[in-house]
Amino acid sequence: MNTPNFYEQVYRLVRQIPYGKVTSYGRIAQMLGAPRAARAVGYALQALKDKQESPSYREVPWHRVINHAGRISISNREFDAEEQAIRLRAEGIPVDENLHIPLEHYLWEGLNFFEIDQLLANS
DNA sequence: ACAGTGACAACAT
DNA sequence: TATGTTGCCACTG
Repeated sequence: MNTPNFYEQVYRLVRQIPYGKVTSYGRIAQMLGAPRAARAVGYALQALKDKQESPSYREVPWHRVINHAGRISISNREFDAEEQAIRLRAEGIPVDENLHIPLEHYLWEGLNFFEIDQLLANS
């Protein structure tokens, strides 16, 4: 699916992840109708760093997005990975020394099709 | 217009 | 299991 505002859609959806829950890049992509755009989702979140001046972007809980294996996926950027771990722990989510989160307890169920449509309706 | 880039994911050794 | 490889896709200069 080739949507014009893919990043914005990612941000909208990520904002729906409840406090204390996490989901994966792939699941975000799938919910947006682009099941193979997981990398693009990660890219979208990285792009948030350049938009921190804007409050609406600062509200995006990017730290609640991890990879499909249940791990923080910023391994080569130690500083950012640590910040993500700190933010997750602050929400009561356990992150072990290998940056792993037990998905069976903290995975967000996600939105259904109707909810997605509604969320993306008013652009 | 197009080749390069990543905070992914699935598959293959 | 643990790495390595390959496909992917939106965005960028």
